[in-house]
Amino acid sequence: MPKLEEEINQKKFKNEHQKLAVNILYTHGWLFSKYLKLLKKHSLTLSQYNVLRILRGQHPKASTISLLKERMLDKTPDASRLVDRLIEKKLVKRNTCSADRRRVDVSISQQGLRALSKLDFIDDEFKVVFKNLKQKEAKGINSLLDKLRG
Amino acid sequence: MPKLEEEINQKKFKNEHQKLAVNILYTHGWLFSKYLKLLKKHSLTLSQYNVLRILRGQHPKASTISLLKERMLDKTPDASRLVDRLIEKKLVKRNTCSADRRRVDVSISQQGLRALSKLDFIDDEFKVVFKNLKQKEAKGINSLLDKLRG
DNA sequence: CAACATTTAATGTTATAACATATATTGTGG
DNA sequence: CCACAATATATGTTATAACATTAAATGTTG
Repeated sequence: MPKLEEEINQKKFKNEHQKLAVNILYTHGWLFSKYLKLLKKHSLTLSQYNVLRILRGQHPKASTISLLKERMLDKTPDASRLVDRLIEKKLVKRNTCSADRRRVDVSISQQGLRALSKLDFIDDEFKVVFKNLKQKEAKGINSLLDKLRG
Repeated sequence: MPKLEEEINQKKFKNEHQKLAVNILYTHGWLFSKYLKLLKKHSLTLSQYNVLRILRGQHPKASTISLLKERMLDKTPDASRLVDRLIEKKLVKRNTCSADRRRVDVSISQQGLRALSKLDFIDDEFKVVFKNLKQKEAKGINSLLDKLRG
C-alpha cells in the first residue's frame, strides 16, 4: 500500500489529484508540528516567526501591515494583533507612517534580531528533517508545487 | 525569479530544502483557503469535514476518539470537542463502548452521510484547482511527499 | 487481588484564528 | 472642493487550537 494511504489508513483515492490535496494537508500537519516543537521553547508561534523573518528581510526598512499580510505564509487576516503581540514581547517596533497616516510602519527591533539569530539553527534542523530527499528531489517538489499554484 | 520567491518576495533561499519547508507551508495556506471557501457555505471547518470523511470511511463501523486523532490530517489534540460540535449539528452519534468503557464509539449519522454527499463535489472541484498539473506530475509530487516523510 | 502504571477521553484555560464591522485617512469624479 | 469611494488598519465577537491537567477504566505485577 502506498505510504499516505497507510498512514491515514484510507483504502484508495479517486485519483492522484485528490490524493495530492490530502497529501499536502497531511504533510503540512507533519511539518507544522516539527516547527511548533522547535519554536515552543522560545514562545513563538509559526506565524510570529514568519513575520519576524519577513521583517528581518526588510530590515532596516520598515514594512506595513498590508505588506505582512501579503507575504505571510498562512495569510491570516489578523496581522494587526499578531504585531501587537510581537510588540508586547519587544521584538518589533511600530510607528505611524508620516507620509500616509493610515499606514503603520513595522520594523524588527534589535532584540528581535537577536531572538531570530538564536533561531537560525532551525534552517539546519530541516536539513535533518528532510534527509530522505536529495537536493534534486527537493528541487523537483519545489518546481511542481510552484507549477501547481499556477 | 522562481515562482515562490516572487510570491513571497524573498530574495533567495539558502538551499532547496529550506525552500521546500516554506513552499509546503505556503502551498498549504493556498489550498486551505480554497477548502475554507468551499466549506463555509455548509458551516464546516476543514477538520470537521475530514473527521466526517474518516467516519464515513469506517461506516457502518464506529470509530474511537483515538482513531480519529491518529488519522486526522492536522492531528489536533482536541478531537473530543470537535466531535461534540459535530454531535450538536447532529452529524455524528456517540456511544460509550460496552467492551471498554473508557472508549467512546463515534459514528456518522444518516444526516451526516447526507451532508457529506452534498460535499462530494469538492473532490471534482480540486481537479479544477489542480488543473496545472498532469496526472503524472501529481503522482510525482505524491511519491516525493511520501518519501519526504520517510 | 491490591497498588500502581497505563490508556482513553474529557475538561479548564489561554491564545489565536476567522469573520464581520468600524474608524481613520486618502484618492477621485463631478 | 465636496461627496463618496477606496484603502489601511483596528476592534468586537465567536469558534477553535494548543497546552496542561483531571478523571475514569483497564492492565499489570508482585
